Amino acid sequence: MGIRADYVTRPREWIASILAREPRFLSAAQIHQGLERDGARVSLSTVYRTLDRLQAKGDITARPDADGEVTYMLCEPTRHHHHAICRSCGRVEDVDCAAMEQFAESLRARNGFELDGHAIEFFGKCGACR
Amino acid sequence: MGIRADYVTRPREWIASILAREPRFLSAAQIHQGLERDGARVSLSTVYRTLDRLQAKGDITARPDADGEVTYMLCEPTRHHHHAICRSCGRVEDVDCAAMEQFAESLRARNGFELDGHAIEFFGKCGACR
DNA sequence: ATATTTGCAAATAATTTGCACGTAA
DNA sequence: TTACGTGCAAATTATTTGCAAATAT
Repeated sequence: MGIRADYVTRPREWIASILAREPRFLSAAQIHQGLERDGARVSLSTVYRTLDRLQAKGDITARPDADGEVTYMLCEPTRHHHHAICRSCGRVEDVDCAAMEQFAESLRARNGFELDGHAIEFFGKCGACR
Repeated sequence: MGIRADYVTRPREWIASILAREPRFLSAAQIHQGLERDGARVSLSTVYRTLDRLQAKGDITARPDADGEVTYMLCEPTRHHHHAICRSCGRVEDVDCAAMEQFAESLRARNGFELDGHAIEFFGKCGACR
């Protein structure tokens, strides 16, 4: 069967607090370094296990960065939205998907975000697979 | 300095021919397996080195898959476009970005591609970094 | 009391590198 | 003939796992 219980432990609280205050995708190693800076001693394995669990619960979003290293961020997948990612600091801002055709406009207006690129992927079934 | 020359070798021809006939993202390991199936004996290191070189030349596009394993596909970054990726076979079809607001419509009409999801990321400078 | 979590050290898996030998130009 | 490429084995890096000790309930 699946998960049976969920104890509240210091490592988990510490990791959650790092994720809560960083609006950007962080690798397991970066989170581990953040913990050390805070004086919170947690093993890297525990960081990985905690991130896996948070992801399984749907509390965080994981995505491999350009080099393939997996990174994590607190992000509700509940409301469908997209991300605006700053090329210099990595800060992630949420963008709702209502007005797709004015995305550049609204991005600048709402978030002061100056757009200089984007990546889009559509998923589904191709003609051959339907 | 950068690259000084570019010899035409059998390993490079074989790897290029696999990429040329597969309209999907393939990992280094998958390309290596494809080579073995063709009876072409090339070391995995050479596969990696060749892919790095092709990427540096801008001939192929690399992207980490969901597990962080890096995958590669022949893809001109010259004309700006996006990708439609089949969830069952992985086939990639190009999608131009003219009519963003009708993407679902046009996708089905043009490519017989039944859309069931997408991922979008915007890049630029956030308010703090400008 | 006991199920769950943790740390540590060892195991994996993907990717990179050093170097002696092979090959294209 | 010489700069460039390749294979192989070893190194590196990210991540996972086994297990005994610690902790939350």
